[in-house]
Amino acid sequence: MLVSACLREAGVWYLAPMAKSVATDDRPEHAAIRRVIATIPRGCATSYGEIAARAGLPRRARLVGRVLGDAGPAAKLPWHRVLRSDGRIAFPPGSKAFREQRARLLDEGVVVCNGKVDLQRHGWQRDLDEQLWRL
DNA sequence: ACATTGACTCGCG
DNA sequence: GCGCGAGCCAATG
Repeated sequence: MLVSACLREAGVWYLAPMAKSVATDDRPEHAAIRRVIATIPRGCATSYGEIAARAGLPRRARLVGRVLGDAGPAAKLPWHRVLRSDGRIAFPPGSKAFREQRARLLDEGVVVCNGKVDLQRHGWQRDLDEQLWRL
């Protein structure tokens, strides 16, 4: 009698492959990053690095991109509000994703020139005080 | 097990 | 502005 058959008989299916995916996937850092992204206001934009920092993960900008990619459309995150630190769209110019992001930004009233957003203007202000003290 | 590859960023020349 | 290297690190081949 096969071991797998015995296990199945006992109502136990596939234990081994599972453990790792749970440990590897979706760690607390990922959730923290998604939470921060979800709070970016409409009409604003910010950088991967800024999100990482706000999520308590300085210098982890790449992880933000990864999490965003893993999340997919079902997550309903405002991924289009996330840009490189210099304001440029991170996708290759002209690509499907690039055009989609540009369109979504424009739709929110964010000015995009040559695939680039002026973060001085549309950046995510930390709070009203900083906004008032600027200049 | 090792090398490459990114939805990245920053400092230096 | 631009290239380079370093830091970043999980996924992929």
